[in-house]
Amino acid sequence: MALRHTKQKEFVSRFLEASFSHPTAYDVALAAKEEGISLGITSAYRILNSLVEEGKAVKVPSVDGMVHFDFKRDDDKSHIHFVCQKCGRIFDLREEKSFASFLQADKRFQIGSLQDIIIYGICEDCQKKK
Amino acid sequence: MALRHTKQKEFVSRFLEASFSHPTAYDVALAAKEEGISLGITSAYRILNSLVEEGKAVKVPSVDGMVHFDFKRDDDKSHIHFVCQKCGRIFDLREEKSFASFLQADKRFQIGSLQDIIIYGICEDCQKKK
DNA sequence: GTCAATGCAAATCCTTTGCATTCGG
DNA sequence: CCGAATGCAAAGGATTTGCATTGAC
Repeated sequence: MALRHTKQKEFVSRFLEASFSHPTAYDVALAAKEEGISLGITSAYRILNSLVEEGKAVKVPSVDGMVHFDFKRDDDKSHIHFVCQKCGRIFDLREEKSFASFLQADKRFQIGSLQDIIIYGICEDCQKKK
Repeated sequence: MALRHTKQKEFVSRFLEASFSHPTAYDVALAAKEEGISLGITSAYRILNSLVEEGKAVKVPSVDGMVHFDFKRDDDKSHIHFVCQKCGRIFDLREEKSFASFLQADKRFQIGSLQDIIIYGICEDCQKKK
């Protein structure tokens, strides 16, 4: 019952690690096809969800009604997510120490990484549009 | 085109303000029926969404695939949300000053209240279950 | 050859929309 | 009355499941 290595799994891991745009399952499936790799939406979801279960990626539920995925990075490359409630874009906030100290203080709530902190608000561009 | 005052709107506002359990639209509709007030799921969504647009409530997208709602409270009663990635329960973190200072520091990202900060992790109970 | 992985179609679930009915002002 | 609000049924859209086929080992 050994896990099998497939083109699809390999592509999804590689693509997510190289991506900083928080893709959805559809984004990943589309990117695969553009690279000539067959990848159905079903398999995209299955592979992405298994990466989350393995702790290699995090889910970012957005106001657009879709779950976006983000590769989990080393502490020094980790970041807080900011989701704009108007345009739905997701920004990375490379963050100060105030959060880190909070994370370690409260043992009741186990937080994997800064990337599991999501702030919903209005981004700079959408503030201007008013 | 005056807005009309209805039993349904009145119930939803009152229920959400009194509730600290972050109900979904289904929870609200069910609670209405238990109190003998007719409230379809469609209207529950419509009323809750209008409360969000009016700035009286916030949406909390959860890992359970549903949007939960929370009444927006005064600053001194505001709080950060913690969503358990295993059981899906939502906890209120009544929070230190470290976050508040961060909120005011960065003008690029406009955050309505502490309640728009959502942290995803594993809650105490689920840590024990392992 | 085995059996895990894939991917299509269908199912499921949350949320929104269309539209006829109800009811507040 | 008027038209906004409700709520049913249906549509829409994201995600999952069933199952026959494919392909890794």
